[in-house]
Amino acid sequence: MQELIEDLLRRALAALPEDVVPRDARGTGIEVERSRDAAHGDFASNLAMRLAKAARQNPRTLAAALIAALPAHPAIAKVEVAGAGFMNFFLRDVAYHEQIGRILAAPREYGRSQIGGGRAVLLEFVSANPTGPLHVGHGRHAAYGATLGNLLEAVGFRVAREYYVNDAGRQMEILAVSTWLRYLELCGERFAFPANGYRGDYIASIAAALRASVGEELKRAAADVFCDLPPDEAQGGDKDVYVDAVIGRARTLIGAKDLRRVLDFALADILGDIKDDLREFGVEFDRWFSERSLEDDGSIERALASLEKSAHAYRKDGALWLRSSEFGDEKDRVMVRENGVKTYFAADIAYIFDKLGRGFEHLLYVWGADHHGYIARLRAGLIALGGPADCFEVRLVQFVTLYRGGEKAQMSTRSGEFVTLRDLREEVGRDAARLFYVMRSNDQHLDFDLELATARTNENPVYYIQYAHARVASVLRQLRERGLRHDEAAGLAQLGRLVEPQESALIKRLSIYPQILEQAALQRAPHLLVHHLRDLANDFHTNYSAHQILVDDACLRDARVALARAAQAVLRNGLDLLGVSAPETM
RNA sequence: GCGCCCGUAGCUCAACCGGAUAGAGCACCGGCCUUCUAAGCCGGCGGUUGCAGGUUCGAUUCCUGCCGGGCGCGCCA
Repeated sequence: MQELIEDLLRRALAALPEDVVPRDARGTGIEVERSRDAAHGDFASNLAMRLAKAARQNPRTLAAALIAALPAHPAIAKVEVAGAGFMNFFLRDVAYHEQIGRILAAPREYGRSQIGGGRAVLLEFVSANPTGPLHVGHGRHAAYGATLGNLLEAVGFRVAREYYVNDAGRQMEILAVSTWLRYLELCGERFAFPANGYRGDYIASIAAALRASVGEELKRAAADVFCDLPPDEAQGGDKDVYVDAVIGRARTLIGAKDLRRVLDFALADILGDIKDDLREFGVEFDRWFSERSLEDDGSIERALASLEKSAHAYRKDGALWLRSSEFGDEKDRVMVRENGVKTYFAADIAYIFDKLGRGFEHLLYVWGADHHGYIARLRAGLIALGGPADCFEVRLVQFVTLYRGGEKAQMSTRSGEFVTLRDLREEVGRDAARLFYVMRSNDQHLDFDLELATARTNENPVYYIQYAHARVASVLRQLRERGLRHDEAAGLAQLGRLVEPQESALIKRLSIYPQILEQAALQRAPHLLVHHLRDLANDFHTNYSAHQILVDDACLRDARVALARAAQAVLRNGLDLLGVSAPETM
């Protein structure tokens, strides 16, 4: 529709004589947008105002001239000059009616498009360290990433969803030693737990499972573990130095191989939990990409070699650096430390190398807002590897603050007292959690009110939207119970009978759904879909309250049922994209 | 100190990447159930878009400077 009007305007402009609009003033692009206010028609263009200056004409006169030159079209009822020089287009209802037919013919396809052109996008999200269960912040990443993936697919991108598993590095060693120490406690040993160890209850559970699996094979005396170690934090020492010393001691006592066994045991447990958690949340990944695999299969070495070859990497002070400052980063970054240990950054670069090597044209990351300082350096890494800078995109997700009524719930991964995603799901349910997480713009802090999420009122958008869907289902049940049949073809043919203002508002709302999907996908803004579904539900409820659907007049009834079914179909279509269920009864 | 995000009704948030009279929900006030689900509908109240400049026919949106809040600035992960 928008394209049609743009085309008509283009032809009108071309038809204007040279003395009205000089040729060199016609460069302005043609913009047509939906009118916000029904009084301003269906679509509006600011073309006259944009041309006014160069053409040295009053915008309103210019608009009138353009309208006079506009070719007639059956879908357009009238065009008016308004305000400072807007041209407002009023459409005939028939222009919308065909949309209803389209919705009913293929409900699940409605709104889908091919603007993505099949471009291959690698969407990486959540990627939380497997050192403990997911918490409520990760839940927002999961909901946002999953919905974004659905939206991108809906508008024609090929999307691969990946979770980068940080299963290498020091954090993993701390996880291993934390598990081992809890295991020793279960074997009867007594000692002070390191300040920097993971203290959550889940560690003790894993330790118990470990003991059930290996018995006392890995037991060592606490006295042997803790003799001659530097002081921990509580003794005025450095907790990092201390925990590293404990790791070293563990390796000495049980051997690197068995420490790795403990690590893998804990990792498998936690990662399994994360996978279950996300699956139950309706969030699926195509691939769980292991960081460790990058080291094991030589990917990191290859990426580093490639960088050295192209002179984007250099050695200084015994370390290997990336010349990232040449690609927009504020300074160069270390990839291999003086002691020979590779940094996280080296692995991240190798991962990019791998992604590009697999043919992805666009790399989309969802990160926590606290990682924003990492964007410049990773983009620099990508450019150094030869990737086009504009294929790198990061969307930051701001923090979540939980409220229970007026109370704030705090979380911390180390204290073990955080609120997990699983806790949240159990309390408010999957539907409310999925929708609440994406209800706000991702770059807006989210206040998640647990009480609101379970409230069964208008205040709660989850129920409000679902209720509209269920109401249609209920009407359709009534229809059957009364022994009536719905003639869809007749209904579509009779859409002209839907002349009530509430009906036409609903019809128009349904017809802009494809544009909403496109916008939400391209702007990476799932919240636009939520707002639209809320507005759609509102239009439905309003119409439902104003006009009986199951009237005696069969023709009118068929038309109204067709409209109700179309509304239901679009609600379901949108809820599917959000990962929220569309119930038949409530 | 530098960088990123945010600041809109009493509260929580929108505003179609520069458009017209800045919109919803909650809260508050007043109406609507012998008719398809009242988890609903209708009406009312509520604004100097943090402040000051600038660009523009036109600014919540873009630029500059302040103020306030959040986050980040390691050969950490």
